[in-house]
Amino acid sequence: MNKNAKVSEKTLKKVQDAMDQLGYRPNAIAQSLASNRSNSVGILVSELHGPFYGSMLSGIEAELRGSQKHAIIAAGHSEEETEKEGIEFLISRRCDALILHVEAVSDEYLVDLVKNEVPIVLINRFIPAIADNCISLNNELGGYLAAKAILEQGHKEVAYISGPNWKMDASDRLKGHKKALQEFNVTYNPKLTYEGDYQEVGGSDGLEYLLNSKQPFTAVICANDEMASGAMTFAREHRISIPKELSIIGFDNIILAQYIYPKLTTIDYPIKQMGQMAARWILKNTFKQTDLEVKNVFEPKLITRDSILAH
Amino acid sequence: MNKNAKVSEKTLKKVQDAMDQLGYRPNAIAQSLASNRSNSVGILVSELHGPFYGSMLSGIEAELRGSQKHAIIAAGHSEEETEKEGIEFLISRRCDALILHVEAVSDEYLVDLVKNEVPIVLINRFIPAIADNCISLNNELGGYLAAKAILEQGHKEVAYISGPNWKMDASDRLKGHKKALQEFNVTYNPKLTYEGDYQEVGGSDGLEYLLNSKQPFTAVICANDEMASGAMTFAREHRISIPKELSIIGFDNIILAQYIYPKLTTIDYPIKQMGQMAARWILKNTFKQTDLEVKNVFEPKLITRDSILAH
DNA sequence: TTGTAAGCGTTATCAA
DNA sequence: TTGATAACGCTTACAA
Repeated sequence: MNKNAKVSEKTLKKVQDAMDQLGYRPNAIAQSLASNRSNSVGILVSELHGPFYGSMLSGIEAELRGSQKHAIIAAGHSEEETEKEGIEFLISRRCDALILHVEAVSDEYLVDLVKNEVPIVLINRFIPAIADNCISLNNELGGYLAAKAILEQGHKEVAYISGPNWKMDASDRLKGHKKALQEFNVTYNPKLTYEGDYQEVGGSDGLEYLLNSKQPFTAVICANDEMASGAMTFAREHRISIPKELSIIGFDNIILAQYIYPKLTTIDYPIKQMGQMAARWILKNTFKQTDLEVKNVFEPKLITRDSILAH
Repeated sequence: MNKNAKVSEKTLKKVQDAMDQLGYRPNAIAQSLASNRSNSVGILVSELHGPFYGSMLSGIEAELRGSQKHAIIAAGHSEEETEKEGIEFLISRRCDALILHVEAVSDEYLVDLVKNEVPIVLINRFIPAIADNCISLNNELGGYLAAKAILEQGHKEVAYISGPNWKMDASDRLKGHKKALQEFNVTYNPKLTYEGDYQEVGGSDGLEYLLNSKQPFTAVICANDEMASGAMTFAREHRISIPKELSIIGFDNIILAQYIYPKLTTIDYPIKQMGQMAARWILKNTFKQTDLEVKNVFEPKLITRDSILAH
């Protein structure tokens, strides 16, 4: 039945006929117990809602189901304890492998985890010691591209609304940002930088802070789309016309970016493909589908829309 | 260990000490095989991405995990075949129960399904024959509330952009809409109705169609937020000021509604709570947590923001 | 209150 | 190529 052993055509048919007649359905649980494979992969994300994780789950589920594996989900809410509990929960469920999108847990914890029995893939996080287990975006390049897009339009005074500095992706994006400034001979002005929270409120608070700083600027680069949206709202409420008086660029290219007005120019984060790739990593490494190609780091790219104007 | 049998304190302690010392972890799969319970519930949604399903999953996961059950996910993509396959898949995975958000599959199919072995809850769908298995929103009331909000502001000529007529929720919303018109002595004008697709494009196409119809109107009611957003974009591109020249109201209260400008007045769809309730239904009926209260139909309510003005 | 043993429905091994 | 049988790690019923 499982087409592994060598069976004659005749017996095969006999077996299949019998299956049909009896309405036989293999018991996946008994199979799991006997084979020591649950055929499930556990997925831990920060939040189940939100534009980002949905796309990721979507990519993972499609890839997994194509191979008859199932996805078990859990939320970590960006809190260390909850994330650890979630991981524990999934392991106790006997998942054959885990896909983790965790933020609060430490690098060391993850490095230890990888040494364990169950295979692990990390999404949106790069830890050199376990580089092969990481599927990540080149955030530095993304930060660079965003700044370049602004600088190429002639802006010389550009503000930056960053993500939380402790988050790796936020600091990488800022690093790329600075690199681009240097390349264009624009000196980086710390007074024109605000540390946001990756939420809408960080964007509005950020723009307010920047405006109050009395430093002139003609463009603001936001480390993600939600903050860009917040900044846009704040600008509108204060009668600053975008992009005429102020250019704005975001990061992530979440669906929202096309809905707001003006349509937001941003950096594309191919999260769905990365989810798919994480699933593929597992298919290859855990389920031995050796023919699959796996790519560990993805490149962001510029999506040009309407929120930037030449200066 | 499972604290069901009567065991003396002493033995209990002895057992737990032994567990700690040996680092014993029960094997969930063996438990499942022996007890004929997988402790999993399968969840089928149309799409994993999108603002709607994420909230729903979020509600379900939280409720389930509190009881040590896990959620297995699958996507149905609003296509009959895929939905059926998804259900098959989840059943073959031996889920103890299923939560379904399906659109393409017929009522009869679902009624038959409910007669089967595995317990089923339907979200966002009401089928009288299996009313107890349905967790749904009073869409008619929602349609009524939306229209009422507009009519109370003095609008007499109101256009309507509907969802696909074959979808139950769309026709219910329209029914409520008509009821409100009647109550306010406004005659329903079929020429001011457009059948959209619940997507952004349906909203822009819809507004274009309505404008071309040469029938005057001062407000447009959209059967969901995405279409409202599309209509708003179209209006802006054609220099129609919202809400000054045209009032718009949406439905669903997805996160987007707060992000767009002007902030969208809409009808709240408590999808997260409904997801939670679906999970609770299962906890109660399948896992015998009899103390839980279950509510089958939810009431929508008006969320007032900035897209409506008195006429 | 404690101990014992027969399943649960497969996979995998080995002999025929 | 086929058939028989011992795991897999639990739950549960029953005996002690």
